[in-house]
Amino acid sequence: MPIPTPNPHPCGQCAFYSQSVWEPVGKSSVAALRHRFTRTDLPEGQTLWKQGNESAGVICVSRGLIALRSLHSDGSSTLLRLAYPGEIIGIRSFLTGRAHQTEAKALQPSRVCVVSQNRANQIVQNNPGVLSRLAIRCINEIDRTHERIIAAATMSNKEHLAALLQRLMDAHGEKIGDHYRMRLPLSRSDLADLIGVQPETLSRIVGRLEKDGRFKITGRKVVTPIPPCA
Amino acid sequence: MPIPTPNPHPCGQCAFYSQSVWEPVGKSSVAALRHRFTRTDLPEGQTLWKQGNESAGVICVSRGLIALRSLHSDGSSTLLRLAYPGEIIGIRSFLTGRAHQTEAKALQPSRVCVVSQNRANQIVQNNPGVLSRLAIRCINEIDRTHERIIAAATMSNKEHLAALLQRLMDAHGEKIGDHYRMRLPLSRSDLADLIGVQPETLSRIVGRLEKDGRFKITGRKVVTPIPPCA
DNA sequence: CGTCCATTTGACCTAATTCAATACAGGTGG
DNA sequence: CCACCTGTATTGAATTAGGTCAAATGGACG
Repeated sequence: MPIPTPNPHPCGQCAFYSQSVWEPVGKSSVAALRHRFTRTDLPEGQTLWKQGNESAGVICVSRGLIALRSLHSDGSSTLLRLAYPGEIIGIRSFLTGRAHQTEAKALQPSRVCVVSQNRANQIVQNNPGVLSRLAIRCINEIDRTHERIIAAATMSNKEHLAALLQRLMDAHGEKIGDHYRMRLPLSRSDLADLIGVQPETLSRIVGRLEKDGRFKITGRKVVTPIPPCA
Repeated sequence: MPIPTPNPHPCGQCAFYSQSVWEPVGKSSVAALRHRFTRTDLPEGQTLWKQGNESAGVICVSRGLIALRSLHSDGSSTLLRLAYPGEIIGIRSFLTGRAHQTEAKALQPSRVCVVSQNRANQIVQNNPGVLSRLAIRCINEIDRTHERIIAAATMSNKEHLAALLQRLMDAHGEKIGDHYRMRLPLSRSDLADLIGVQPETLSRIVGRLEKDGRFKITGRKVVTPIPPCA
């Protein structure tokens, strides 16, 4: 029988292990990593941190979907990012030591893996490979926001919404016969935020997409009659 | 008389030295840093790199103003960032090894300091402090783009343009008696890009701001009659 | 079967887009 | 120094899209 590894890597069983920011952690630090590595399950709607909170460390989404929102002084808010499994959140506060500039909330039942602030700092200092992966994650976020700015500048809101729904369908949909179906993980206001219009306007754009036969949307049930690249 | 330092830090005389990404480079690597460190002066309008080019290394703006634009397949383009002295550009291509996703062009006579790709990679590997500063620069870019997305969502285009002009005035303006004056470093289309409208619309918004007496704009000459926080 | 909240609809108004025409600024060469 | 030329910027008019506020609908849930 195989001898059990005494200090298995805490991310070893994760589907995203090979891309994990902690993958480069050497044998000598794995024990330290395990020591303050916690998995937490979040019910839908649970807030992971609030705007203004101190960093809890490096947080990796393992399951589900996390929304990152910026709250404004007038009470409104803007959805800035959807974080999917394998992605890191809270990285800005971790690296700068600033308070969180967004709030994080689970849009679906989710699981996150947290490495606490102090411990993560130690490990990053002893494992340069980790920092270099964290930098790549930052660049991914820059890429995402640049794409969003470009999309806002070049696409009509209708195209923009269609593209967004298609992306969501790719991530959350399942094929049923000759069409795709999903439960929308977002409210109408969140959808409106993502394309940069008011909720009422979003409602009308949805109507236009339905009239074109590209999507059928009732409540949170969304159906696309034809596979995208048919 | 003082003994001349044999290997002075190439950024030692720079006004931004203490914040330089190369500041943490230890004595042993300073020689390597000097070896492929070049300063280049760019006339206004000169292109530093084109979209699709390979990374030339880590580039720091020393003087002037660099515009980073994304070119789209339909021939249009979007101004994504203005890079001021002390800022790093081309960091995404450097860290990922990808081709540039933007083009960089000098909007004013400028000077940049370049550390070539291979050399920079070596130095980063031997000086973890450098990577950590590069990561902070990435976070700065994330902050800037987030602010832009939030500004687009929360401000009217008129407020948005007023805020932009004010920022430009802070950076480029000089006080003349009871008003500020600057030569606008951007074309009308670039201004339009930055607030996300068509050039014709920008023209009309400028008209509205002038009617309110907040700015006086003729060609590239801009004047604000009253200091901002009077 | 109500109640409450999210969403949709309607009506009205304001702002932005589009396309075409005109005006202007900055540079060139006589 | 001025007239001209060229690309940039402004203006106009017509159209469309989006914002706003109020009212109605609909769904989820107790």
